[in-house]
Amino acid sequence: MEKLPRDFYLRDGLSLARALLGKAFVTNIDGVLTSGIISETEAYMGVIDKASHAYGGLRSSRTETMYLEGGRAYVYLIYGMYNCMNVVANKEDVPEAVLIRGVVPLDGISHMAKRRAEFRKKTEIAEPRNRKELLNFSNGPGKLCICLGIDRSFDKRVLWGDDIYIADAGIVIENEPLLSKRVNIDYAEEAADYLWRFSLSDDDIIKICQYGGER
DNA sequence: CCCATGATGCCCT
DNA sequence: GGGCATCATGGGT
Repeated sequence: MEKLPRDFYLRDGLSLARALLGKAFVTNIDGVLTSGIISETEAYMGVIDKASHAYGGLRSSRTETMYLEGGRAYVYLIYGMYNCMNVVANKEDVPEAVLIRGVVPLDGISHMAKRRAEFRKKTEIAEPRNRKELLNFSNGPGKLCICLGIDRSFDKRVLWGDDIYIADAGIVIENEPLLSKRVNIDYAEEAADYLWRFSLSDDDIIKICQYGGER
């Protein structure tokens, strides 16, 4: 799989949010390779976007990452226990980012299941046995970080590294992505209504599930 | 399927 | 001190 080059990320957050759909998100941590196909994203458009951490040009130790050049990981803690993985977009000092909201598991599902079981120390997590379970397995920003082993130690890292990268898996997206409102940003006033959430069509997702199963 | 709720730590949206 | 770019669970429908 071909890692996406640095130039890929040097575009605005809305374009990048669309472009990342269907790409493979890969981590290779301590010899454990896990990956998933990006199925859902949200754009956060920085200074002008009331939902963005960088709204109004806010700079803090946390948001500093968003001001880096495109192609970095922006990872932060949410609700006290989950990490959110964002891809920094655009050129330096333009603080836009794309939240990865869902991936379809590709490689290393057994390792993902182990990580999820470890995270919530009670129940064992069974590997998905059908398409519905596969789609529910790593389909949220917190869950996919658990599955891929992403925590805040990855903040600011470039996304063409050895242990974290995004790659072109050769998957062809056939349909336009679905557009919808972003999730859980009620505080964002008019920005809460912008259709800045992008999802692969059901047909494309079904194809990707089969792709994963063929390996 | 839907909705309500608790867990939990950091950042100030 | 308020409130989060969330998830799992347990109930009802």
